[in-house]
Amino acid sequence: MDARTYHQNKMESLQAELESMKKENETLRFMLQVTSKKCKRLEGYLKEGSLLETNGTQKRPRTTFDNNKNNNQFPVANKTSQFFVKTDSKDNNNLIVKDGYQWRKYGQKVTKDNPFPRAYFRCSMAPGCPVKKKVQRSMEDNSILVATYEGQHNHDTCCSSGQYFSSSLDDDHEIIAFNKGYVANFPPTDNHHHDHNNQTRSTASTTSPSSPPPITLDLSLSGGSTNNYQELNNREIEVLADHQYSCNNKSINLNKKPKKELEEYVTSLTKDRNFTVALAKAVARSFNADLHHHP
DNA sequence: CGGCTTTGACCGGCGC
DNA sequence: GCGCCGGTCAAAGCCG
Repeated sequence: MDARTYHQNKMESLQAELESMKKENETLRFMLQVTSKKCKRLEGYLKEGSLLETNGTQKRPRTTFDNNKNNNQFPVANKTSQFFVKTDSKDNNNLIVKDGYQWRKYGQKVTKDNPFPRAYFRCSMAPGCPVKKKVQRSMEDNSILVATYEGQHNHDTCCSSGQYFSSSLDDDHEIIAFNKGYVANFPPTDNHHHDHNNQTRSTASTTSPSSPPPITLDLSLSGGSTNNYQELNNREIEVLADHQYSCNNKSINLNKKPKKELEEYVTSLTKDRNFTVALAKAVARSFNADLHHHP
């Protein structure tokens, strides 16, 4: 094989790789769009909740722990955040969640619907801090601690609890999900397959000491070229994001599917944690291979 | 000795 | 009104 053929082949393979990466980039960009849309919607719900609370005419909304009869309502106007923390601890009485704050335990109770005791904590980092925390082991999987935070800290910390979680958890603790501003189903049976949970898991896992270094992807909108996802209006994105599409039809031919089906397929892919993990690995491999070939 | 945990008692909301 | 239940209080004990 002469040098010219070799270089031509190499260029073709690189072009193919570039095309593949462009596609991956578009998929990731779409995921980002869907995520930010959901985030805005949640912020809207939170603002509504704040207005309701300041009116003073409403009763305090019941939380997940208040009564499970309400737990299918979404969203509920309160300032609760719920974290599901995986712990390897064998000690079922250990209800300590290391989240970077200092907590003072003021009570423990065994509740009706869960044989594991629930511990009540108050933030002791600043005097008069109104934040409370409840920690209880999940009934379905007792290796999971469910931590519910109520209120907002009245003192400065380096970051919000969710972010702090991701940077301060030790090897025994790993966030597998978190819900902010609304009441989620409890206990979570395999909740980490849901998209918003995946976001948190990935956040936590990228900062884990044992995980590979974070991959930086160019998610900026590429000028000039249009794509199907950019043409979607917000409502379409919402509909797509909310649509529970089966993840089992991954072998369809993308080129022959109508646009709508293609969009639904992409949405289903973006909801699939296995897909996103595999995608991230593939991108990382591409970068590594590229670096290896072109040091 | 101060700060924290433990734990039984108490309180208030809710349903019947 | 009564009982149930979740949330909180507070005294006692523990620990560094």
